[in-house]
Amino acid sequence: MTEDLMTIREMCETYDVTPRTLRFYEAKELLFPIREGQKRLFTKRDRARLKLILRGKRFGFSLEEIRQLLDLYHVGDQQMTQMTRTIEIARERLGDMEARREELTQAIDDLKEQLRWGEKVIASMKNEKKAAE
Amino acid sequence: MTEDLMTIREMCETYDVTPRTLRFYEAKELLFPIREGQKRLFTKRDRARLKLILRGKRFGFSLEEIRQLLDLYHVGDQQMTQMTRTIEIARERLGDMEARREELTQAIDDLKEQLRWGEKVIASMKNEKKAAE
DNA sequence: CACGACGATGACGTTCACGTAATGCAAACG
DNA sequence: CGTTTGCATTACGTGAACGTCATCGTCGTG
Repeated sequence: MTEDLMTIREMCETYDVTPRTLRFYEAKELLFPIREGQKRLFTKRDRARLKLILRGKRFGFSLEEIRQLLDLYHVGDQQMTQMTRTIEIARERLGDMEARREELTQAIDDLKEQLRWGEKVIASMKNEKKAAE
Repeated sequence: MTEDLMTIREMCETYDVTPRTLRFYEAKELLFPIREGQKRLFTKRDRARLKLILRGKRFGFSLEEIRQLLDLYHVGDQQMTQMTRTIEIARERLGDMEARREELTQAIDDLKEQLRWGEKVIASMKNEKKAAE
């Protein structure tokens, strides 16, 4: 079962990444698996972080940017000395992401329009063909 | 004025990129500036494409993926031999992008919730301080 | 006409995000 | 008990996306 701890292999199969990737993320301080002897054991927290990492990557964030975002998501783990500052940063990020979504919506609408145009062309091609018969 | 043709320098200032980048995009067949002697002159079409390139990059698309998307946006420039196939690809892309937006919306909501939690903590900290006075 | 600004063309360098051996240890298995 | 299996570390390699440097051609201007 998932006793809250997963080996590197289990992680790889679950999230479709290579061992190299997980070790690399640890080296970059994005993940913090515990050690049983030499072996890495990944916790629930590591899995949550990995999901966010993979999501971040799909939106073109660099690993360094993702690391900073992860810190925002896990402030609860630490003292909240600079909580206020953290919240400021989070607000900025939120603004960025909402702007991004706007842009994405625009791109989607553009592509949709392009598609409609393309379908119109196809339709007219069919008509021509029919007329030629 | 903008006589529909811009030099490499004007392009750089307008879109905040380096000459190297524009030449690189040309080498990768993302842009097709015309030549006056040796010098490149960028057309309206190049500018439209560049905008899409920069937008694509902000969403983590590779230049190769962007090149394929650009072809979708500019099918009109060419013969439409494989128009039907092109439309299929466009539909897939559209699906991807809509899924992406869904995911982004989820990420935004997560961050918002995190923010509300943070603000609550801040508030309770203020209360504690007041109670201690 | 010398000269500096602008642009072109190589060619090599760099950063990021891993891939890919080569080698070693340690538990598990036949 | 030897061997396979799983994971570890170390180190060098790689593709993408440019940066940087050297060198060269060509205008326009004082």
